[in-house]
Amino acid sequence: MDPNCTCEKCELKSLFFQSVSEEELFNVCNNKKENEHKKGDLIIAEGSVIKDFIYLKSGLVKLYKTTRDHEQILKFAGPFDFVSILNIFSHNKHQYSVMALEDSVTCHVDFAEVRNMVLENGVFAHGLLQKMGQVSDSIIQESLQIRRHNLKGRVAIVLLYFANRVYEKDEFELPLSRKEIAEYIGKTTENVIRALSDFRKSNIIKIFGKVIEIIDKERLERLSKFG
Amino acid sequence: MDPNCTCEKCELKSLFFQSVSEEELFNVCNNKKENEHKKGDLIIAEGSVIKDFIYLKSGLVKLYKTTRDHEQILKFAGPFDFVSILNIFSHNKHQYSVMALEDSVTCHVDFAEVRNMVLENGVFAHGLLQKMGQVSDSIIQESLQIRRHNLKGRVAIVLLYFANRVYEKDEFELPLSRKEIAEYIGKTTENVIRALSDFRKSNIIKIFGKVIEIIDKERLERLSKFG
DNA sequence: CGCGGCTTTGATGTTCATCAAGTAAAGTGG
DNA sequence: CCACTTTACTTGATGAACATCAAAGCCGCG
Repeated sequence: MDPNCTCEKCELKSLFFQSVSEEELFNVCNNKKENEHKKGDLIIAEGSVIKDFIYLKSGLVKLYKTTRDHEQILKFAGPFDFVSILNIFSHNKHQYSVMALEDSVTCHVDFAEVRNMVLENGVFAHGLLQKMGQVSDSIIQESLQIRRHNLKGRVAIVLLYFANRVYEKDEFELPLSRKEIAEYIGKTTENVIRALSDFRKSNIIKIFGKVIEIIDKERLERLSKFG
Repeated sequence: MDPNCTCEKCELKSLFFQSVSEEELFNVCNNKKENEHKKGDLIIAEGSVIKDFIYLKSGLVKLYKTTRDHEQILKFAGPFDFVSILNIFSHNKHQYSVMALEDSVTCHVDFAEVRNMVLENGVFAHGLLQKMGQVSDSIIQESLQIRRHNLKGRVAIVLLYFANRVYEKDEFELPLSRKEIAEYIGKTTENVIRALSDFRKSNIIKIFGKVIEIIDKERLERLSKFG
């Protein structure tokens, strides 16, 4: 094993574990590319040709789709997420764009190599099927959840998502603009701001620009369930 | 090959084609079960344990999720659709219910057998990855499309979907109640009815109970794009 | 034949989008 | 580094879209 290869330590390996031989891993490792992206960088452009299997090593990104006049955000993805997994076997072009919300590092493995591994390694293929099911299910379930709620409920869901799932703290800096929250929950920017102001006036949260502090989490959770 | 086995002629075979050996197909064929379902029958209950890989041979079904007070329809599926594919590798329980909207026939293959084929047959696994990507993408894209439109636009999309994609005729019997349309597009039953009445008054469609005749398809298409 | 669910229409109120206008923050070029 | 421009944020006012409530007719089914 090449001592310069860091794939041994990569989280990606957990997906490959028990399935990819040393030889295969070595091959992947020597042909992979790691890219660094600054906050705001476009990582994948919708409509571009799929060449690589792309994995997010660190950071935070948004998956979104651009239509005539505005953008719709599908999902936020963090480490361990296979950003391109949904389309890679069924389309030759990316169906969604991916942009870095925080400085991020992606790992790119040539798609042909991944396909070969699928064809030759059933355990690996099975792992991909599992992962793909998880990703698609999370998008679908979140979308249905959002749809069931009104403005305040939707904003509450977003705040709790970042507090609980991303930062695991009740005070955090929102990696999103108000506009991006709106694009995720399907409401207007103004009304997202109004909901946040409302939460502030009701002493549910404190707002310092992009920094949010959740004061009354119980109430926010009630809103996220019944609002 | 068992002469009683009809799998040779099954559309499922196209997925397996070039990949499943005669022996494997014979095995699948002898262990498969075919079920007939009347319109309105529950085929899969959300939360039930996944035992089979389920394929819709004929008919029409809805995939939906039940929440405290109402249902949300995810997708309508017809022949060639793998109704359980999204969850089968990532969950042990069904995440969505499936109900027959028309008399339908499903084919059930034991999941353990499908998994074995994935593990041992890379081409088969690759085919599943492709299919799964298509299914998840269709749900996501449709959901985003619906979200971009107002009431009338959404109803127009549904009518055109059944006219163009399901029945391939401009006069057809809606397999859905008004309530189900509402559950799919995320509006109330009353407003779905109002949109339909509006289309009728504007001479875009004719309504005979469940039977819809599209008179002015161009206008309906404009609504489905810009409404 | 009567009950319950589906359909339809109308009236009313709520939620939210849009428009407008101003402030704050962040990027840009001299 | 500062003036300048642009983009993000915020609040208010208004109207449109839509949910809710109510009532009545229709249909299928036990």
